[in-house]
Amino acid sequence: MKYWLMKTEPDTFSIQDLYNSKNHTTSWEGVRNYQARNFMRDQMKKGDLILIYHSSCKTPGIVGLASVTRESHPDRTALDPNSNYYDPKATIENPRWYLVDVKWKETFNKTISLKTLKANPKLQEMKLVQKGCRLSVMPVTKNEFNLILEISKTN
DNA sequence: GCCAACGTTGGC
DNA sequence: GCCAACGTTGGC
Repeated sequence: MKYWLMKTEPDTFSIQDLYNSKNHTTSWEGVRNYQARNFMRDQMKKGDLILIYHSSCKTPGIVGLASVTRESHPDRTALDPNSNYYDPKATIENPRWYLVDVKWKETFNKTISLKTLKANPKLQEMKLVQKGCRLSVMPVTKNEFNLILEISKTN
């Protein structure tokens, strides 16, 4: 099993929105970055655990947990001219963009802020805290994942 | 709203 | 294939 972190802007789609989704589940639409897409398309497997991260908001940080419930399939919003995520280069034959389905698992009592993560000596290697990291889907090591779970319980 | 750090595009 | 210009992300 692998561990991941996925970013979302709470103004657009928050962990509460995920909770409110049918079966607490959504297709993770709108990722338009090749590296992030490749993680979803090639590496994310059913049962993998995901840290949900809120970005571009008052307190950026990790807000909860989710899991992969369906592996890679085409992101159909790329085919929809009315969608914000429309990509004229995507076709049914060659969808270009792929996503996974994500199911809510837990919302932490308190956000584990980016500030907290950056201040933790054990998390200095985390991709998330690296300067200039703009990836919206990224792998997390087992150690990092477990440590963050611990922090969430003592928060 | 600013701006650094990327990623992508497209002319050559 | 290079690289300048442009667009986007996301913390602050």
